[in-house]
Amino acid sequence: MLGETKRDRQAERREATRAEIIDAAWDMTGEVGLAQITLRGVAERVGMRAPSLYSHFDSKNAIYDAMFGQAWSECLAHFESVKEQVPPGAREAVRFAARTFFDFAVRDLARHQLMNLRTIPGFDPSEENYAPAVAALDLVREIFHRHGITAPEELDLFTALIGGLVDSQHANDPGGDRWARLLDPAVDMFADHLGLP
Amino acid sequence: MLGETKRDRQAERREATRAEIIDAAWDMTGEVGLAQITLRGVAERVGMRAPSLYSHFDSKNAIYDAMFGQAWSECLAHFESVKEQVPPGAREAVRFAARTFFDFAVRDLARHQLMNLRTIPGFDPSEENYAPAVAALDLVREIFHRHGITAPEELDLFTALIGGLVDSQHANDPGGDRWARLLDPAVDMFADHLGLP
DNA sequence: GCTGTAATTCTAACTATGTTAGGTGAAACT
DNA sequence: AGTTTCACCTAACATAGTTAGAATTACAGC
Repeated sequence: MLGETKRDRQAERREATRAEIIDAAWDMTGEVGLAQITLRGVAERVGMRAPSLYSHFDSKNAIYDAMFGQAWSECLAHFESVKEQVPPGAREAVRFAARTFFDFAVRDLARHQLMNLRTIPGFDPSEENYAPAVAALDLVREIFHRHGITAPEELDLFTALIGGLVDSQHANDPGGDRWARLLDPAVDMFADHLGLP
Repeated sequence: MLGETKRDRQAERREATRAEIIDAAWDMTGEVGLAQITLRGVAERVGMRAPSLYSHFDSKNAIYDAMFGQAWSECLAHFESVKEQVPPGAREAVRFAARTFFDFAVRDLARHQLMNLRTIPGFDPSEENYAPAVAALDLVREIFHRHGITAPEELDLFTALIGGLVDSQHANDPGGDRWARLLDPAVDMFADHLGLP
């Protein structure tokens, strides 16, 4: 039916506006920081007034939530796309996982300051938007399992280690590589700890 | 002179009020979170009105700054007080440093959410209040030096590792000990990596 | 094509918060 | 005693997120 098509087009436009808002929010985040974005500023960038945003999002935190979900979706997509390239050796596989996550975290999570989200008053990612983050971690878990690393503690240690490097890099040397250069030694340390060949 | 005494007493009262404000801010932080404390709320707790706080602090961020400085001062004081108890062995010394810092970070920094400070718009610790944090790190550096660990990268790796554990613990299992239990294995991994006896 | 309906955007305004301006009263000094 | 200082006050401003309700736009059915 023609009605169906038109309704589809309407939904499409709605989705496009939504994406435009998120893009505007991200642009603004890159310029002034996550906590400093204002609804009026985002709205102006999209070409509307602040209250109109409420036709697309329930609150400012809902925008943060969508940004969070989109970032992790892109991360997951990237992980999926390089899944076949994971090297066969255990040590190399762990190194690959670390590098892939670290690059994403520094490039996207940290640059967009999404890691600061958890400090935003009242922010609590929705189940839906949290899912890709869980799925991405599952991929890492799967790589570990493939090489017989099944203890949850080892994955925890791995995430803490890489997360610590990301965080230090982000907090103490943004734009530099002081901690980025420690990634390979850190992974080797971890691999030695596991006794990986 | 008597005048001196009176002026001293006045300065004392001023200092006491300042401390009272910081205490109130900390109490409030413990209840509602760092970013959610309001000047009116803090003021009410102290028994005054919000604008009166400006007789003691230049801005809200100045209060955060003072909180930051106080927390690190206490940390440094604690470090100094246990300095003599650092075990003689290299591995034990590193373990001791890690445990001391981790406990402080989880108990005070994380509980008071002071690590979130850097996400607060415009927050930039003053030289004066940042000093104890630097001094505390210097103490760790000194311990490392004492055992021949002089490469700055190793200290960076250490701080990233412990910081990652603190952060994971704080973010993913507050109140639990899932990452706290990984502290000893992590330190052993690090010590092995350094080839410590 | 016209009309009713639904959705999107608008203006106006409310509330909360950090902050400033300017006044008041008590304590400190001469 | 008179003056000065200063901690605190009230009133108010600017900027936020958010809500209410009107206006406009896009669509569906006749």
